[in-house]
Amino acid sequence: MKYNFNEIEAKWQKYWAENQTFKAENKSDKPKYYVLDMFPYPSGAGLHVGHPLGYIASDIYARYKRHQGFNVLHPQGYDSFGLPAEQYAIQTGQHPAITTKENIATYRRQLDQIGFSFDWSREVRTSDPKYYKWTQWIFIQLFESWFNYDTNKAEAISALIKIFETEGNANINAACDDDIELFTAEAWNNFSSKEQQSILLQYRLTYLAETEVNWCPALGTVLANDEIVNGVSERGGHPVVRKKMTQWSMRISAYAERLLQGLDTIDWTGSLKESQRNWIGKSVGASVAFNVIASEAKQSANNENTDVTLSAVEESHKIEVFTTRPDTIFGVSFMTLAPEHELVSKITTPDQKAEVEAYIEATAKRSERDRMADVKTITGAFTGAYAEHPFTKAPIPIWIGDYVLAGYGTGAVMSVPCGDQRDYDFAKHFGIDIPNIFEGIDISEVAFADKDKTVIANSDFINGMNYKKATKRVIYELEQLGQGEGKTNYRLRDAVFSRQRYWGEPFPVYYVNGMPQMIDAKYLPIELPEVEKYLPTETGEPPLGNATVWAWDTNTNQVVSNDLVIPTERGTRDEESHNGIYPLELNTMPGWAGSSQYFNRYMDPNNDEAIFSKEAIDYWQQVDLYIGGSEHATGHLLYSRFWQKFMFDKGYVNHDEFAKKLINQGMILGTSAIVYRISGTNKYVSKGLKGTYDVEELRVDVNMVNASDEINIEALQKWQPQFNDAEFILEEGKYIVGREVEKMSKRWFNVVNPDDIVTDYGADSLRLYEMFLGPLEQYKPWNTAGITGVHSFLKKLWKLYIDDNGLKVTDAIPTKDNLKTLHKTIKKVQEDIENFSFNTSVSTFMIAVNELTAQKCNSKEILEPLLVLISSYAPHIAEELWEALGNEGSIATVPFPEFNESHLVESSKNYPISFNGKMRFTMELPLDMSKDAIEAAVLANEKTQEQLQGRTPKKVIVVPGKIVNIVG
RNA sequence: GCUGAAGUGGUGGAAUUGGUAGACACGUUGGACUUAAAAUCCAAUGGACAUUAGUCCGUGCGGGUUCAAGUCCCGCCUUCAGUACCA
Repeated sequence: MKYNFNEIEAKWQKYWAENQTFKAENKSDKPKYYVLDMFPYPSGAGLHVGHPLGYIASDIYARYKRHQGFNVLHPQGYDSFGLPAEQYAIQTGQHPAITTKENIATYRRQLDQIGFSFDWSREVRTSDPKYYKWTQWIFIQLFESWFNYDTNKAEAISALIKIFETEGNANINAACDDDIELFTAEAWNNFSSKEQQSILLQYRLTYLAETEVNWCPALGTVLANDEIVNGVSERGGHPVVRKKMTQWSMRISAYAERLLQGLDTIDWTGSLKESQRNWIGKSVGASVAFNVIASEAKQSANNENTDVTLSAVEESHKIEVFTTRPDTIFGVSFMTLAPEHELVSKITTPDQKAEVEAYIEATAKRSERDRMADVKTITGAFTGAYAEHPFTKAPIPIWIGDYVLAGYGTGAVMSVPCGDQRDYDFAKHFGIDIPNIFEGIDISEVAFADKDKTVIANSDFINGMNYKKATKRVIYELEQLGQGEGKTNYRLRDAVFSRQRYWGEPFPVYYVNGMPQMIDAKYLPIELPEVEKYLPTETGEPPLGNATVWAWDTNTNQVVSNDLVIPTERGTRDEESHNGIYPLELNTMPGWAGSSQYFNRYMDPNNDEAIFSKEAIDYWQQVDLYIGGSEHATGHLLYSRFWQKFMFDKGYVNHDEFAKKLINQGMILGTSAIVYRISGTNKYVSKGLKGTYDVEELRVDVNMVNASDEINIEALQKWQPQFNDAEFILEEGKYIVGREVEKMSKRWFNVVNPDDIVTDYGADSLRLYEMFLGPLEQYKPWNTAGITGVHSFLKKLWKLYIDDNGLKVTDAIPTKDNLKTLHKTIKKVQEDIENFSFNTSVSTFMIAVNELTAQKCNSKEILEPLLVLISSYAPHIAEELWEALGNEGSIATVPFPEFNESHLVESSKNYPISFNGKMRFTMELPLDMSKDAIEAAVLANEKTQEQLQGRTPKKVIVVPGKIVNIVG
């Protein structure tokens, strides 16, 4: 009987589906284990061989854990809202739901044929109303919450209202908008309902605010910071501009500190934690207020004969800065404001006005991209105004410069040229003073920024102090003056949550008097309305503006036709005028909304009463192992941690981190094939001969190239007509292609489809080969040619059990060698899986099969447990042989074979004998010999004596079981 | 610039954490089987000299520690990834 993988694989995939072999129960006596993959976005192109890499690894681990006796949850689903389906709809008019459904069917077929042990009864789709009902529900929960810095957690908004009613907001330490105004309890109670609502919005964890957003005109939508790469949109590479819009935001900044602290409690990769730390960007320092000197302004004002009241206004100007180096405050010789800073126009003196305005205009013209690309050129302008040093009271010139960013900190810095290179360069360029405040440091060439080596000089009350002491003292003195305080700044911004798109979750929100109202959770889901076109409306509203049935009837609590409410700007109608029917929110939620709690929904995915039951979350707790790509470091993985912490605060989940351990799988790259066309001809020259010609490189389909880089010319001619009448210059009768490793992409013709691999070699070969390619975390090129190695391993494995006469396995008593091979393999494979080095265990299997074949092993006692080891990696062949051995049912639930050390223990070992560290020969010695006895035996040996030539060795080093080194 | 990871045969990659470097696989070469090809099997395969046994050199470069270094320490170089005027 031959190894007919296609037949075997189809048979067992059917068996697993029919018997629900991998269905996980929410109740079990077994310990639980939760293995999660990042669910895919079902794109129209389907899977290529790079996609399943992480899924194969997690599947091996999940299967291993089942063998270990765990109740394993290993679900899969689809992140099925998103832009490509919507753009396809714009182009073709086909509803995104249909596109999505078709794509999911393709994905499912492709996933199924690789033989994953997913529990498909728990599948989720983010675009399914039954699922996004709960995304909407979480949104409502966030709306009804605020963040209390005193308790460091989210609390109910109703509790906040109680505090407002009894004591106002003066004592509240909350995460809220910056420009909040203080009010008393009395004032609160006298506010109108609308005023109250608008104040509460400034505290809510999701809030509506006019914010400056990243607007992408080409995509017609706003983007979050993590969706922009190098100043252009991540998707499509379109330019992005800053624009003010009223948008929903998530107050993730409230959780900045907890998101940072939490990283220490989870077993995620170092680089991933590092990117999150950078993204959160905590910096500790002080905020300092510099008073703008009025006299200068007054003087210039007098010169212009303007009203004297101006001086009073000028006097109140303060420039607030954030610094991480309060200890260098005596080194300040100028201040720099971002050109966009609001004070610029107010403090600029008439003399400087023209210059400053010209500069602002010039910088405004530069795009974000130009500004980033060109950081070397130093530009700026003097405002003519001066600020007063808080301690020395000396006047400090105020400049503007585009090296100061409006979006970070306060958009203004105190410039210390001796301690910061950018300030130094700026000062040098404009001829500003560079006072030295560091003891024994030469600053004639560069600034000195080493905190740890700092000793302060020329600085009044902090002379001689180090960084730490000086910082503390300066902050204290600033506080005494009322001109500053210790402050921690975070780079993390609140996340914009509105998208001007169709294919996303609708908000459960309607508007009364312009104020957002939540729809009661019991009426969820609010389903996405039908629209005729998926583009924004003529008036520039989001696509939902095209919906005719998109108003909320508060009498019947359902979505109704919006005939009565003409959608216009928010807040233009009053309550009475349309009988309780109000406009619904026209934006939809961003892509990350649906993926921020899906891991918890898998625990109880069909629950219509709650996002998940208490029993389910109490049983499954959190994800034990999460495998996915590192590209989600500052997106999905940060937002999910944020929502999880919120869910924890609300008492819905038991852990404030959702995944204990996370592994980033690397990417599988393509190996493109290149042919060389001699310029201006239709002649193609083989790689080895191209040296003498002037050639153009053309990429061709990699699937036509064999393991020796030889292209199949017939296939090439069939592939594209331009090769039909081409001439080929061969070397040794072959056309050899060039190779280039790059991202797998249609445009390079280097995409390899797993369907083809499965047809030609089988799913087990695919699974083994993907693991065999190299360490999981690493980026590595795919080359189909190499798959023959693992494929012939499977054939050898088959032959170990079955030959032309049928089953070879007998009840023969295993030999010592058989047992040694088996137990060595058990040990190694177990270690490998637990260390996630799946690549080396494939080698281990190959060695085991080679050894057992050489030993002519046919003992069931050896070959049966061997199958269990292999079944995590190559489940189909393992099942088939398991059945051939006469077993009933699936191998998936059979216990992992027990390792028995005694089979590995040997009585003697070949010791390497080295002289001065250089190996000379080996010597067989019993393992139970003492160190001294070994030493004596080695010295007495003939060969040793030969090497020593009569000399006495200085030292003999014996490492039991390892080596004997004679030092002489 | 900063942060992180990594440099080992023609290629992908092993190396029990300081103990015989190059496991396993691809590729290449030679051989067996075959009319032939495919498939399969066997042998060789880091380099140089010797082709009988052997010797020397070899893990990016230069030092160091050690009886012993791919592994540890110091100083460089290169590549990849992330991030970037963050005050």
